[in-house]
Amino acid sequence: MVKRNIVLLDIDYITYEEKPVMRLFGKVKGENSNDLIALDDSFVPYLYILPSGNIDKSIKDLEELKRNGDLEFTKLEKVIKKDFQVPTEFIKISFTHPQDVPKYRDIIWDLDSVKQLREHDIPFYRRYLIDNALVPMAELELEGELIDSFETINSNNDSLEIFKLSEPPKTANTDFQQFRMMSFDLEVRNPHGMPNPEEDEIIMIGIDSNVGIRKVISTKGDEFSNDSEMCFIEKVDSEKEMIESFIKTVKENNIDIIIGYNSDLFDFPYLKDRAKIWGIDLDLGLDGSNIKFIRRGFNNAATFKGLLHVDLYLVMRRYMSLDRYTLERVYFEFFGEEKIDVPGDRIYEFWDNGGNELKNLFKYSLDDVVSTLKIAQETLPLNLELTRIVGQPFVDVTRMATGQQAEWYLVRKAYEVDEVVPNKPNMTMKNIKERGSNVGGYVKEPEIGLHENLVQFDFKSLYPTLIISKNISPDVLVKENNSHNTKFEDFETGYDDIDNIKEEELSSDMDNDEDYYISPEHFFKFKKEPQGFIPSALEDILNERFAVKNKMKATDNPVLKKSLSVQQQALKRLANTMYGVYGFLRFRWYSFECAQAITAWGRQHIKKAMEEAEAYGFKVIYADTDGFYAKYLPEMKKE
DNA sequence: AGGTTCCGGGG
DNA sequence: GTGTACGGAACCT
Repeated sequence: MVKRNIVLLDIDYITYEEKPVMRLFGKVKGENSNDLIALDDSFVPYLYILPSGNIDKSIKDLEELKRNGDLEFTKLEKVIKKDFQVPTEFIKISFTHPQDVPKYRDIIWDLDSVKQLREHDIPFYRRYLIDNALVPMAELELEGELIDSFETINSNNDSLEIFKLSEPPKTANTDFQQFRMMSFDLEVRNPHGMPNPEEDEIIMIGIDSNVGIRKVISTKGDEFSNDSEMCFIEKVDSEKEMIESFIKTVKENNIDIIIGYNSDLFDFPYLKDRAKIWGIDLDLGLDGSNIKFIRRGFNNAATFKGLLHVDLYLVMRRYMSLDRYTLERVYFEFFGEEKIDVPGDRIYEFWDNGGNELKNLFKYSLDDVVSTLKIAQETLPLNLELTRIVGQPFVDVTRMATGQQAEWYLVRKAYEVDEVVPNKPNMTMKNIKERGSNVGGYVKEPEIGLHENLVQFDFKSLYPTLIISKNISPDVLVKENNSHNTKFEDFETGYDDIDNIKEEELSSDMDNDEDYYISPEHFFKFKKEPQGFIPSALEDILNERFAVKNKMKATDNPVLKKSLSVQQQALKRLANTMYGVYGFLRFRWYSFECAQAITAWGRQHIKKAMEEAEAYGFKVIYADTDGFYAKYLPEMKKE
């Protein structure tokens, strides 16, 4: 029996002898930061079936399908799980292979005795992380034994350990970890418009890192060999050697995270195409595997097994709100300095002309990677914290929309409280039209002019607070099923209410019913007891944030303080995103009623606060959603 | 007005 | 890979 503590970098599964084997990619904690791939063949795919009537009838039907050879499964179990907090009997059906789930999904769903399938679209590796309470980028404890080799792992990396788990891994701690990071960037000689990998060679590969490597690999640069300012140039003889040197640099320095800017769409596809011309493999995977492009929505993510590739461009689009997200613009936003800029269509001229222009091109290439790394060091800590909170792989989290981060956090939470997660809603264009759009926060257009003596007022996390205090959650929403009231009519009447609403009605205390909180404008009813799933998850987040902030105050260690500060920011972001899960289509906890109730209560609160301020002699100049600016005019004060 | 297409970043 | 997705601006009809 061998034990290892590793930091879990990434996870996937492969098929071995027709069965799935999870692969945990990590680096061993301790002096020797060996890489390690842990294998676990004990985890089994499953989903839940909600019977439409008698559960035994459903089981009979499933067994019948199996006898006919139309369905294969390994196990049927009756289980009690909560569905919107109501204990409900489900059938848990287990399969041999994750692929059996999409394969047999439809045939099961088509059975008359089956009402719904649940948790049938949770990727296998995510299921594994959730069910074992594992957190990526944190420390795990492994028990098992070392083995010499395993199918699909063809690495010539001597320091790689292959580890076969004898029991499920455990989370050792979720403390801050250090990672070896490297940024890179290509420059291409493209005299005819955008670079074309069939013709246009790579002329420079810039590299910066937090492990002491900072250089530009290029086929030119001899002319600066006596220029001490230019000692970052690594001169090679061909593009082939340039690419080989890049690969060697990544491998030899044991890089955990490789960072580019728009590298999903430009640098890695280009590098792959050029490498192919020279017969070079981009085999940077921990298991010796090649780069792989994975379709993720409208992007093609460049990925390696166990080497984490972050495309900072995608991260920045979520990290801050800007009109443009060029590297120059983002860098300026952070550091207030302009970057060296060489227009893309003139790079070849600088290259061809040599001399001072070539020198500037080298500097530009280095500046690009230095800037990329600097921005990464500013932003990745937050994403690492989000990874540990959300509990899904780092590369996934850096590419996820914030709403998805919230959703996966909730999926994990649901597992912890024994809830079966809702399916993704299947909204058609027709539904959306019928539904109409939600009214947002209250906005009072600013009064034009220069104002003095302004006071600012805002609600601290208005929406999260409302979700908790009014228990806004689909599982405690009372749906009135009047037979004469179709869903469509409900929406219609809802809208009439908004248009004809009177101020008095708005401020009246409609939500003081004994058992329910009743939303203004639409009068949606939310039970006061029990606490809804989303409010409870949100409260956990806010409590956690409070605890982190207290730890922050208590420590004098600046490194710990910084890391805790990032942690509480991540929690704040997640809390603020939670409102979004109600309003966005395709999300599992989508609830238009909840989204409407939140903004309606929000409008009520801000208006009430404004009224009160005005009674004290403040004149509101501008208001938006959760706060306003007001000017003190004592003559306005009501006696 | 209401629908549909295009685009982001990169050289 | 227990896949197939974004959101706003610009441009149609």
